[in-house]
Amino acid sequence: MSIIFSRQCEYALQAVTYLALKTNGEMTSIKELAKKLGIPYHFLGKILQDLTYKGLLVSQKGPSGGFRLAMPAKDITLFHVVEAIDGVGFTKNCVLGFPDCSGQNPCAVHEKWAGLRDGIYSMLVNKNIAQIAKETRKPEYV
Amino acid sequence: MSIIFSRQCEYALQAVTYLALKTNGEMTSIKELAKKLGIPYHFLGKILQDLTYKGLLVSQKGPSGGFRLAMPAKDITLFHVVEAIDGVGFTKNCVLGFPDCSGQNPCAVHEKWAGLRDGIYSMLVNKNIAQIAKETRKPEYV
DNA sequence: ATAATTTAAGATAAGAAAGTCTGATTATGA
DNA sequence: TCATAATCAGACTTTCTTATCTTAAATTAT
Repeated sequence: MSIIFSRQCEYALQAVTYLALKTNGEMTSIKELAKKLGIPYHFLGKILQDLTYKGLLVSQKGPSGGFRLAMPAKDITLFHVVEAIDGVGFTKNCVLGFPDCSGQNPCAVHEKWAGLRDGIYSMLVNKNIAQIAKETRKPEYV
Repeated sequence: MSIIFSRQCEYALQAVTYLALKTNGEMTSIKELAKKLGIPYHFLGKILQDLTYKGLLVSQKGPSGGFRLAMPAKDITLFHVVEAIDGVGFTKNCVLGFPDCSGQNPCAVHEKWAGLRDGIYSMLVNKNIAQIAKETRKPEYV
């Protein structure tokens, strides 16, 4: 199975997008996120914990606690989230897996892939979560 | 970890490329492939078996047996190999994992990703194994 | 025929990713 | 203060991928 981002990463993107739809400093619980997004509760908890550790979210314990974005949604790009969860390996390795593919010794699609890779990179960097939230508003989210 | 193709798929691409460097109908053993390419012997065996089942390779048992391409290298594209091993899920699913992302209800990068996805697709379709073998000839292969 | 060599096939193990469960910790509000 | 509600933390289970091992089947060459 070919994949681009791990499932954790997809969940993270969905959760961060959901949080961006919440105005002011309102906290959102794992329970609400898990329910509305259809993501396993405890698994999501781990991911949010991770995003908090990485500085993208802020958490608060206790009643009426939960998570919120650590900064304005427009300052968080897709790339920030992907980088936090999956890392940036896709920008480095040969897409065909040839072990000694490099600039000196390029595989047959080296240049072609470099262009596509840069396209993916700029897609991630140039799209912030505020845009994602605005343009991806889904019925269940309201 | 973000990845594009599975390790099996990468191994398959490397093996098929190696086989394309063999002229005429010569058979190549798993042993040689595994050794030259640095791929675990038995694991590679399974993959070659799979590629044979899918019709990309032909196998022969017994002494001086092994595998060879089932057709001219120029008739096998990267896409054929990827399709055989990993399937073509990457052409269908939302790159951000939004469950109900579609043409009617697109996510914020839906169009952007469609372009990049098509770029990856045409990269795979427009590059055949003969080209890969020619342009990716590596020292150890000779 | 027989021994040697090779793929075929299935069981099993090791590792990573995904998902679950339980209890501890922290904060709120009655 | 105290019950409650929430995250935090760790162990555990399950599932998938990767890798290994062993035996069977087929083919070749002697």
